[in-house]
Amino acid sequence: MRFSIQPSAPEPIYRQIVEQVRRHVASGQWRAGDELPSVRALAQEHAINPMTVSKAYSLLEAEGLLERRRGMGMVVAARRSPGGAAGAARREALLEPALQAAALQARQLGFADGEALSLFQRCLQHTPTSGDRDDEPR
Amino acid sequence: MRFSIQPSAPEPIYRQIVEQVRRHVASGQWRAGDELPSVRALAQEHAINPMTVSKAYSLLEAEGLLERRRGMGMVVAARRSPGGAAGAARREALLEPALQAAALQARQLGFADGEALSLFQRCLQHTPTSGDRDDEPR
Amino acid sequence: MRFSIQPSAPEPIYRQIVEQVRRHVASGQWRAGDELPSVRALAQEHAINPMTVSKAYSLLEAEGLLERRRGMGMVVAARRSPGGAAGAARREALLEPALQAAALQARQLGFADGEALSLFQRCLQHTPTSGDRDDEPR
Amino acid sequence: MRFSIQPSAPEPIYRQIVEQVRRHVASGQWRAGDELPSVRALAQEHAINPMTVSKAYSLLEAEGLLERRRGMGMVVAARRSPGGAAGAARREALLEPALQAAALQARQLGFADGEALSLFQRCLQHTPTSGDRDDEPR
DNA sequence: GTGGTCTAGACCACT
DNA sequence: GTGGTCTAGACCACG
Repeated sequence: MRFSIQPSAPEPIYRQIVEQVRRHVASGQWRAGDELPSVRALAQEHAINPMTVSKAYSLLEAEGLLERRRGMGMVVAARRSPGGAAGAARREALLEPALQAAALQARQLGFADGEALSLFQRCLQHTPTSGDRDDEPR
Repeated sequence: MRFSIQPSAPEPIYRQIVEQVRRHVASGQWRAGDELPSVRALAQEHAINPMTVSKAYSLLEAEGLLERRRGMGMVVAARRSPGGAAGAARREALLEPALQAAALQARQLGFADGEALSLFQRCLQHTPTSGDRDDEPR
Repeated sequence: MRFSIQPSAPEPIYRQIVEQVRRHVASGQWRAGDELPSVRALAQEHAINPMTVSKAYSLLEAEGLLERRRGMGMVVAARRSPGGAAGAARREALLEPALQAAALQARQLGFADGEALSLFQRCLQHTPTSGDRDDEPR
Repeated sequence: MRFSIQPSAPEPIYRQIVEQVRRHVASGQWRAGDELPSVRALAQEHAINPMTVSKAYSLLEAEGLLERRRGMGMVVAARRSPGGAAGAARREALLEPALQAAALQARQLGFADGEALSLFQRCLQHTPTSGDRDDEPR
C-alpha cells in the first residue's frame, strides 16, 4: 500500500492522496478493512507535513471512504461493493471527467474521432498497467 | 467566435480562455486577422471580471498568438502556419497532456485498453464537432 | 449574518461554524446567493485563526452547501430547496440525532414519556425563538 | 446488566460506559451491591480495549458510584438514595443537557414548540423502555 | 502509539 | 481584496 506523492506537481499534495485512495478503492485494489499508513508514517516517508496527510484522510473520512479506528489509525470503510455492477458504474464515473476534457480539447483542436482514438491508444500503451508505480509522469 | 467559460470549473477562468484560443488557432478554425470579442463584451457575456479577460488576452499577446490593433481590439496574429506538418505535430502536442492524464487514471482504475478506448469513443460522439458550444458538460 | 463562536466549548470551533451554517441554510434563514463573511473577517471578529474558518468553509463547500466565487468569497449554494417538503424532511433529519440521544437517555434514566416530554417543553420555553442569539448557553 | 457500546459514535467509548452506569444507577435500575461485568468480559463482549473499560470503571470508582470488591470485581456503591425527592432532581439534572441541546437545535432549525415536541414523542415511542437494548440506532 | 485541533506565518493563485 | 496550500510546532483526547 504505497503512495505516489510529487510535491512539485501543480495538483495539491492532499488531493493527490485523496484521488489515489479513491481510485485504488474503486478499482478493488484496496478492500474494506485494509489499514492505511499512519499520518505520521506517510508524512515522514514523503517528507511532507503530517497535517497535509491528515487533511486528506479527513476528507476521505467525511466522504465515507475511510473509517477512523480510534487509537488505531484509518482503515478502508466497509460500505462500498466495488466488485459488482455498481462498482463498474462508479469506476466509469470517476474516469469520465478526464475523458470528457480530452474529447472537448480534441474537438477544439479539430481532430477527427479516429485520430483522437489512435492517439489515446498510443498513450495507453505507454502507460504501465500496474497502479503501483512509484513515480508516474505528470 | 464564442467562448465556453465555466466559472465553477477547477481550471482558472483566464486559463480557460487562453487554452481555447490556442486550440482554435492551432486547428485553423480561427485565422490570422480574425477579430476577438472585446474585453468588455466577453466579460459581460459570461458575467466575469474584465480584468480576467484582459489577463488572458495579455498572455496570448505576449505569446505572439494575438496582436493588439489600436482601436480595433485584438486579432489573431499572422505568424503561425497551422496547416503544415509542423502544425499537425503542434496539435498533437497540445492534446497529449489531456490524453496522458486520462490514460493514467484509466490504469489506476483498472481499465483495460479496450474498455478505456470504448468509453473515450462514447465521449467523443457526445461532444459536438463545432468548437462553438456554449455549455459543455463539466 | 452573525456567528456565535465559543472557543472554550468542547465542540471544535470549525464544527460550530459548520453546524450553524447547516442549520441556518436548512431553516431557510440564509438563502442561495447570500454572501458569507470572509475568512479573514470572521477570524478577526472572533479572534480565531483564519485557517480554522477556512477549514469550516472548505467542509461546507465539499458538502455542496456553499460555493466558492473565486476572488469574491463564499456564497450559499443554489442547490437546495429548503422551502419544500424535501426541506422539511431535511430539517427533521438534522434534528433527529439530538432527539434520539435525549430519548435514549430519558429511557436509561427511567423517565416515563409524559415526564420527558414535559421537561423538554420546559427547555423549549427557556430557549429563545430567534436563531441569531450571540451567546447561547452550552 | 448489559451495555450499549458504539465504537464509531463521536462520544468516546469510556465516556459511553461512564454515562450509562450513571444513568442506570440514578434511575434505580441498578442497585447497591449489584455486580458489574468484569473488565475483561465487557471488553471482549464489545471488542474494545480492556484499558478503555478499566478507565471508565476507575472514573466511576473515584466518583463514588462504584466500589472495588477484592476478587469480586466492581459493584454498585451503597451511598446514593435514588428513590427520594433528591434522586428525582438528580435524574432531571442528568437529562437536562441533552434536552437543552435538542431544544437549541430545534430553535435554530426553525421548529415550533409543537413540532419539536411531536418529533420527540415519536423518538420516545421508538425507544424501548428497557435500558438493556443491544443495538440502538445511532 | 493513534488522529484532532488550533495557532502563527508564509507564499501562491485568482479576480 | 478573496480563498488555498503548506509548514512548523504545540497541546489534547483516545486506546
